[in-house]
Amino acid sequence: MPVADDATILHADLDAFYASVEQRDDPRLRGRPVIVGGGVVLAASYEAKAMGVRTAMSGRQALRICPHAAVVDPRMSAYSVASKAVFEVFRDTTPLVEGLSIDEAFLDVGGLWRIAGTPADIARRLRADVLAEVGLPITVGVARTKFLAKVASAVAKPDGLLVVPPDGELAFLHPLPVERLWGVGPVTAGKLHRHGIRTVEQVAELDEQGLTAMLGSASGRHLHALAHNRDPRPVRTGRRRRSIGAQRALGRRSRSPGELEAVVAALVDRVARRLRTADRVCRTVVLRLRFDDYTRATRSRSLPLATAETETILLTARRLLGAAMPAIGLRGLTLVGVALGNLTDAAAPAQLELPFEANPSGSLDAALDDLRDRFGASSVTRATLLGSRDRPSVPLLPD
DNA sequence: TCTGGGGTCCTAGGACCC
DNA sequence: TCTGGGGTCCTAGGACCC
Repeated sequence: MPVADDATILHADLDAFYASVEQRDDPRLRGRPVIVGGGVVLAASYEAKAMGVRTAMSGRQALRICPHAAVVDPRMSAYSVASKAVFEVFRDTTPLVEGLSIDEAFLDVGGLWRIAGTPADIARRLRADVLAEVGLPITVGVARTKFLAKVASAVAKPDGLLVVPPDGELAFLHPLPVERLWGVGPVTAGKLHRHGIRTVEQVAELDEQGLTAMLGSASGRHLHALAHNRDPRPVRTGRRRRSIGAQRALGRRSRSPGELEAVVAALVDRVARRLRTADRVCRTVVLRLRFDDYTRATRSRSLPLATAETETILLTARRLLGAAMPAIGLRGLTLVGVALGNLTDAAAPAQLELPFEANPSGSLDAALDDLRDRFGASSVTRATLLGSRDRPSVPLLPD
């Protein structure tokens, strides 16, 4: 019988995703180093990675160390189609799927033991199904927690499967370098290194106060928990996107205000379309800027009412750009972006009736918060606890 | 390693309200 | 009139992830 401490979380991660799709669709690319993207490397096949090519490396640099690589333009729509097909295989395996990005997801297979075999069996079959149905290699890590499953898949790459048994977790975790911890990037790793800390085991030897003093409250607590193998986060289905954005690199050439406005207008058009396609509205418009010294700045404005209209968003973005022009000044602008935040569903119903179990622990407020999250706080103008034959209705929001 | 395009979450100060 | 504690929202920046 599966019990709560079984290793039942899968982290499934497609290998060199964009490059693998290109190799799948063009047999001439198979077995060869492949680089997707020209200016910078968006993805590299394992043959290219073996030569030292890395994601986000400049194209020129990549070709210098790997001169025989095939360079192909990205085909985003092909990757999107492939991703959807893979996620269908995921959902055929279990309904408990939490997508992390276009090419990776967590799957909770607890409870499938009777009908589908052990988690290791399920993982093996998942890999075979993805290869057979979509034609792509995928690596799966299996463990008791999300964090360990993700580390396991990273260790098992490429085209691998690794199960971390519950009684072997610390033996697996402690020797790893701190960079393997989720949330440790160059800055945090640098801080830890300056204190002589290089392995997860060394992090685990620190108390939480020491760690939070070093890294800040949230980061310190997070790392303390991970190093002690505490990760209670469940696999969550149905997570919604919280922002939508688009950006454009401008190169080194300086641009006139008119050119800048045209770029912003094109970006707004793109994000507003995506917003409407997703049936959502935004309340915050963010203008992102990057300068030639790679410093960044953002300017944002929150609107009184949520919208998906290109006109309204464009007007706001233009004002932000105008207000930012003095700050931009003589510094070369190398990137401009527009992001829409505070997203909510566009189709807020005029009236919504929810089943509700009344209890004294404040869950009325929780129900209201849930409504505000779904439709936006300003959309929830009236709430009533409906009565029954022997209990009157009670208005919850005055006015 | 000189840099794309898409995201998430956290921090911190100030305004404002009770 | 001064002072306190607690909360939310907005804005800007920063670290991190794929």
